[in-house]
Parts: sequence; C-alpha cells; structure tokens
Amino acid sequence: MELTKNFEPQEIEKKWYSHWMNNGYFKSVPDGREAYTIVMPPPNVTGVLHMGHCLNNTIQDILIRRARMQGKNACWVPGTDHASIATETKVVAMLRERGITKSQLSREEFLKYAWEWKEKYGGIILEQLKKMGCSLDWDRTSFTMDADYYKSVIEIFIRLHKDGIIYRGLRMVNWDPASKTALSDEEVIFKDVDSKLYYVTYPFADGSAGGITVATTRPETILGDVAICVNPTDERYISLIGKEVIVPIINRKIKIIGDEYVTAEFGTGALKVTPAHDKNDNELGKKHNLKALNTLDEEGKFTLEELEDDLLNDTIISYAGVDRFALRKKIALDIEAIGGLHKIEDYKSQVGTSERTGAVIESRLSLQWFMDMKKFIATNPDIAAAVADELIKFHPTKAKNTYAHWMNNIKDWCISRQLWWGQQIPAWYDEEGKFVVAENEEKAYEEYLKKHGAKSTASGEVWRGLKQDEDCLDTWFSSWLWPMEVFKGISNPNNEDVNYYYPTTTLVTGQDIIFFWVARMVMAGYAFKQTQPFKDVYFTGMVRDKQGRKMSKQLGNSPDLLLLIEQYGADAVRFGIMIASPAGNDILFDESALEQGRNFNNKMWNAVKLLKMWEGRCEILDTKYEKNTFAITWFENRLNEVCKEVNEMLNQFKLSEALKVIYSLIWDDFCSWYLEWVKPGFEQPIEKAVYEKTVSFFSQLMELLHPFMPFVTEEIYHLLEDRKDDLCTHIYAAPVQVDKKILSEGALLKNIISGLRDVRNKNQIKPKETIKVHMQTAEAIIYKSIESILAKQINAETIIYVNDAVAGTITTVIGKDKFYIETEQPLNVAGQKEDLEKELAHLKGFLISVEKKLSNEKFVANAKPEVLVVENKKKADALEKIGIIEDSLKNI
RNA sequence: GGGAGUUUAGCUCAGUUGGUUUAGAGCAUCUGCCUUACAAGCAGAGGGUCACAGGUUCGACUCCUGUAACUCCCA
Repeated sequence: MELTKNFEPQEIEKKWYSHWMNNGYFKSVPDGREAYTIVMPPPNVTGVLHMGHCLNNTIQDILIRRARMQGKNACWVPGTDHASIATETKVVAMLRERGITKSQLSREEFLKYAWEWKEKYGGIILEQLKKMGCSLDWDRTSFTMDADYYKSVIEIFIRLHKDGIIYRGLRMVNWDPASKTALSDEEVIFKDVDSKLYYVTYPFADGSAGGITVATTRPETILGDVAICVNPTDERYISLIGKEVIVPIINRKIKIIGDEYVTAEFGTGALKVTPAHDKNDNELGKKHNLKALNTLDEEGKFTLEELEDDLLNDTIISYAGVDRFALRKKIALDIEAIGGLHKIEDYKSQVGTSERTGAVIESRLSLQWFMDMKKFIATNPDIAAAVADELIKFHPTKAKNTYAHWMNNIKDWCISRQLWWGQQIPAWYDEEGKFVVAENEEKAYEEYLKKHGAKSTASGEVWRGLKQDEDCLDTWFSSWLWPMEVFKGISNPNNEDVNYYYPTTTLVTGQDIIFFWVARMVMAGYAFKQTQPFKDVYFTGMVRDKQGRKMSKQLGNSPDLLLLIEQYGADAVRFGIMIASPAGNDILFDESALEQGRNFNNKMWNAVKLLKMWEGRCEILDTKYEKNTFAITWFENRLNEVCKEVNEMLNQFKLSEALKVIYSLIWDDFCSWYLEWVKPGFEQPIEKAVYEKTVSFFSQLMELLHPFMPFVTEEIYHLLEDRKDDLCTHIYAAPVQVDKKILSEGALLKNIISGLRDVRNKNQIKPKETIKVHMQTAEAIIYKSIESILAKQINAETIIYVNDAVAGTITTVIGKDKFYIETEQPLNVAGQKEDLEKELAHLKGFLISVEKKLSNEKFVANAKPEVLVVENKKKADALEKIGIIEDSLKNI
C-alpha cells in the first residue's frame, strides 16, 4: 500500500468515527465495572460550536477515552439546554423577520413556533461534536424540556414551595426592558460607560432663596423622587434636614432627610431618593417610610400611572410613552429651561446590562418568585462543606475561594422569568390574586378548595376561574438538576442507571458559571439526592484571541471551528487547543498551535512510512537484535518512564503537560533518537526482531496519545499491523518498573552526541565528512555499549580510546570526558580555547557560590544533612571538571 | 468601594513542603544542511537582575508586608 506524502485527515476521520459508532464503543450500560461518568454541560439548543465548546469537549473526551482505556465503564452523556431567554430572543427575532410580533400570538401559538424552530436548528451543535471525535453515548441524549425532565422541574418547584423555600414577593429585580423580563443577579453584566452627571437644583418649598443641588446620572427618574437625602454629619446640610424642597417640573414637595448611607464626597453630597428605580434608594425608602413612585413601564418608557396624586401639567403629559434615554435628554433640557440645571459633567459609571440582550437593566419593583437561598443551604451543611473539605475537588483549587465567597454572601434567587419558552410556573391564581401551587390544573382546584374554600359562579355553575401563572422558570432552575435527571433520578427515582452512574465522576466547565450552575448543582445534589453530584470539577478558562481579547461576533475574531477542522484535521485542532491550556486560566488561541498539531500528525505519518519501508526489508536472524540492544532497552525504559509520568499528570488533571510530554517522547525520543539509532544503512536490511520491537513501541505510543488525538492514532495503530481490536477500546497494560541506570546512560549518550555535533558545526565540518574521534575517559566500560550508536550519529569512522591528549586535533570536554577530533579542516585553536575558557569561567563562578555556602558556619550547622551531601558533591564535581578543562587548555 | 487571582525568555506556560549543578519546556528567532521517512523537515545555537521595594532565613522564583499593572467576581 502506498501512503500519501502527508497525513490527510478528512476521510480517515469519517471512517473511524463511523467505525466506532457502528461497534457501539461509546455506548454504556451499567455492569460490574467501575463507572466513569461525565455529563456534558448542555449547550444552548440553538447554539453552534465555538472555541469554548471545542476546549471544553476536547477535555471531556480526553478524560472519557482514557477512562475507557483504563477498563472503566465510561459514560459521557450529551444533551442540550432549552436556554429560555436566549432561545426565545432568537425565535422572536425570527418571527419579526416574518412580520409577526410576539404580542399577536397566543402562548400556544408562540410555543408551536418555538418547538418548530428547536426541531429545525436544535442539536446542530451535537452533530458538530461528532466531527471533533467526541465519544459520547448518543443514545442518552437529553434535553432540559423533555417531558420527564419538565415534570421533574415542576416537582422540585412544588417541593421547595411546600418547604417554604420558594416564595412569591414584591422585590426590586433586575429588569430587562428589551425582553421584558426579570433577570437573576448573575445574568447582569456590569459595563463601564461614559455618561454625564447632571447637577439639578431643587428650590426650597417655603419660597426662601436658593435650594439644594443634587448630582444625578439619571434625570429621567426625577419625577419619581420622594426625598432628598444628605449625610447627617455633613455640616453643609445639617441645618436643612427636615426642610422641604420642590421637585422640578412636577412641583412635588419632598423632604430633606438624613442618612449615613449618603457619601458626602460624592457629587454635591446630596442624593435624590427614587425608591422605584434604584435598589439602594429602595432600601432607603423602606427605612424612612417613603412611597415608591414608578415612572417607567415594563419597556422602559415613561408612564403616568402612579402619579395620580400629583398635578400633571402638559409637559409631564407629553412625556408619556417616551423612552428612558430620550427622556433623560428631554428632562435635562426642560429643567435647564426653568433654570434648574446647574451644570453637566462627564462621568464614568458602571451600568448593568442584560447578558442576553445587552439592554441596560432597570431596577424595578415587581412581583416575582424567589428562592430563599440561605434557608435552602441551611437544610444541608454539606453544601458548603463539600467544596471546602474537598469531597468535591476543584481544579485548580483556587476556585474554592470563589465558591466559598459566594456561599457566604448568598442572596435570594429570582427564579421567575416573563418568558414563555421554558417550564411554566405551576401556580394558579383566582381573580383576587389568591393562588395555589400544584402540578396541574386539576390538582390546583383541589388545592384551592382546601386552602380557600369552595367557590361558585353567580349562576351556580362550578367555578373554573383559576389561571396559571404566565411566567416560566429561569433556565438554571432546570439545569441544576442535570447530573441526576439525565439518568431520570427525579422522574424515576432509584432506577438502575441513576444508582450506577450518580454521583458522576468529573464535571468540566467554565469558571464563569461557577455560581449559575456548579454551585447550584451541588445544592441540588445534596438536597434531592442526599449526595454530591460529582467528585472532581475541572474549570476551563475563557478562550481568547492571540491579543487576549474575548472572542465575539462584533470583533469577528471568533474562528469558524468546522473550517479549522477541515483545514487542519480534528486531531490537529484538539492538539492546538490543548497544548497550552492550563486548568482555570484563560487560553489565548493561536492558529500556529494548530499548525504544530498538523505537523505532528505528519511527523508520525512519516515515521509510519519509514517503518513500512523497513517492513519489506526484514531479515530473520537469531542474533536477538544484539547490535541494537542498547537502543531497544533504552527506549523501552524511556517509554515506561513517560507512561508513569503521564499517568500521574492526568490523575492531577495536568492535561497540557501530559500532552507536551507525549509529544516530546514521540518526536524527540522516538523519531529523532531511537529511530535513527536502529535505522539500517542505505537500502540495508533490518533485523526482523528489531522491526517488531519498533512496531510494538510505536503502537504503545499511539495508545498513550489516543485520548488526545483519537483519529490519527487509530489509523496508525491499524497501519502498523493487521489487528482484530481497535485502539479506541484497547486496555492499557499495567505499569512496569524502569531501569534508572540505562536511562542515565541514554541521557549521557544524547549529551555526547549533541556536544560533538556542536563541535562539528562550530568547526564547519561538512555533514558528509567523516571524523576520527579519540576519547579520553575514566569510564570506557559505559561507552562500549553505546559506541556504535555514537559513531553513527556523529559520522565518525573510528572511535579510539586514549590516555593522553592527541596533538593536532580539535579538543573538547563534555561532562568529565575529553574528546579529540581528527579532521581535514584547518584547526580553529582560538575558537576552541574561547569555548573552553567560557565553560571554565562558568564552572568557577558556580564553584564560588557553592564554596560560599559551605564556608558559612550557619549553613553547615542548620542545613539538612542531605542538602550538605549534595552541596559537597557539587563542589567535588565542579573541582574535577575544572581540573579536566584546565588540563585540556594546557594541551592546546 | 469590597473580594479573589495573575505578574518567570519576544509569545504561551512549567517550576510540587524554601536548598536537585548559579532558572526549564514549546513556539518564535539566528546559523548550517534539499542527508536515503519527514524543508509542514534535520542538526545546532543564542536569549531571563523570576513586576518593583522591603522583610523573615545560613539560604527566597518559592514564605511575609507594601507598591504598581492586568484579569475576574460582587456592589
């Protein structure tokens, strides 16, 4: 079979993925083996694959493939999240393009469109994951709005309501005027913006001259002002507390009050209090018994509804329906016109924006459903302890602090959203607003009867006046059940699957959703399954571009992943994203890393080509690869050494490092050293035993690399030999002891080869020119076994052992041995001297630092004995080397 | 404003309880090679006052304090 010049991934990837699928390798059913379970963080159902998913899922695939090869029952569950607000936003936009507005549609009609949309675009991302080689158990694909899942979410809501943890209340919420819904604190993103600080004067109500000036960034809320507040220790204003001033335009009389909350240094030191439109003002309002006057509607437009106690003039009436930002300018102008605007300053402020729509958030008083988190956490002390005590291990551990900090400052969770796409809140209301919580309408009537008594209509018919809450639940209120409900742990408690797979083993997710999701899954785990949801959590950072910027559509710096896979191959993409991605740190994505991955594929591919050449030239000898004993035993040990290292690194989730070590083992140790060492001369035969050993090494290398780069390794595994098994389900052999002595001899050999090659380079000896090497060493015995490799690698025709310096040669010292090189080239005596002197200076400097330590009495008295031994050995070594170099210098 | 984290070669990162030959990789750079698997390659080389300033210690990249810059989270 003729192999292509370079590795061509496209066909090979398709071939192996379907082969693995056809053999059901990714399927998992409970059995007697240890389970290794990962639930995939469900991407948005309408999402497409981006770099973040790529990183995330590559890591999960590495972990799951390794577990599979360790003989564990590996189960990786795919799925998607209905992503309430994100999806609804998309559906609304799609309808708008077709000329339909949401308000024209009934809930049922809208949901029909949404489901159609979901069927059409949902799960594209899952198909894309197959291209990356992800070994997911596709039969277990779940969706957070599957019928059972939906029921479970409702059941949990009812349970928590019964326990008094979920309640309904009028609270200040983060209101997104674009999607007209409340948001949780976690969905609000603070951004720095350039704004203006308006200095507005409120004249005194008693007609006396002057007034009080406040600085505000939000003049549009002035009509909702109910007080002015100053710090009671602020001498400028002490005498004014209790006085009345007039709100401009609306001419409402309000009081000046005092409260420590106000910072005297900010603005003018006087604060306008608008309880309906600011969280802090709302607190202040409650404390001082102030009314909250709402002047903005759910779309952020001016409304007169709550101003019935005020005298409305034409100006105010003209504001009705004006958007908040237009209103800001308008009111500022109108105040200026009546001489109330003192000045305007540029000001940098932070405003909250909606994570999904980007709209500026309004604080708004609203009736919403909340979860009392403090109370909930108190039901199970393990929730906080699990992470602190490392029952659940975070990688990197520093994420523990973030978790603890949030737990300690936890606030109530607003779980209702004014959206239709999601689990509808199971609360039913009568005309007066009295309500019951129940899993369906029938039960709701039963409940109602129990709670509020029978009701009948005027005409005596059975009363059917209950209406279900229009709102749905926050998406995270369903995804926090993910690790248990993908195994039907709530809808079908204690079934075989959930008993076997739960708690899951490892969760891989972004640090940015530690509160949204990770913490809440921990809570749900302990609250509803009485145990942790997972054992380890591996946090990935954010994928940024080369310049460290976030990837975003606006910047256009987000690469098309499928295109990259097409260009470089999935293995190369996996390699590129993994080679420099420390746990928990952001990774800077650089396409050159993908090139490196592609080149790595080619390197391995070419090694296969070399072996295929040898295969045809095998000869059977009974020498038992005598000539190559050193090369083979050295590589065998080196391989085993790295296997152990990699194993330890992976146990500690050091994935990048493990990949680096494997990369170097294959490229440097195997290709650059080992293959060159056993390589026969031009068109010479190779001993069959050596060939077979080499094939076996190569196969083991492929095993080691397989979790990282599944396609190319599977392909090479099969190219090397005809096999019945596949690498995908191959089980790793038990670790083997390594021989340290041969490893150090190998290191010595490499060192000498590099050193002598350097000498050749510096003396401009052409690669093809052979040299004669005279070696002066105290340990000729070691060199005997590596001599032939050495000769081959430095193109030496002979190696002669000598006891004295050889005149007319290039002299060099490597370690403790001297080498004299005979060559046709003219000798560069000065250059040699310079090199030796440089080395000598370095050693002398080193010696001084060691001697300084050793002559320090306190060091000798305090240092541990083993440190002392090392220092003494350093000194002896340095002295010996210095002697050897000085000796050589004399002879030049 | 409060909290957490980061700062080591041009870039991306290692550096495990303070002592392991006066700091290690990979990429990039430079020099020489189209050598017979591989120029998407081979061989070799150069490059760092470990952010700054103090302190603890016989000894600090490592521990402590402060400063600066950046990142994230919370208000």
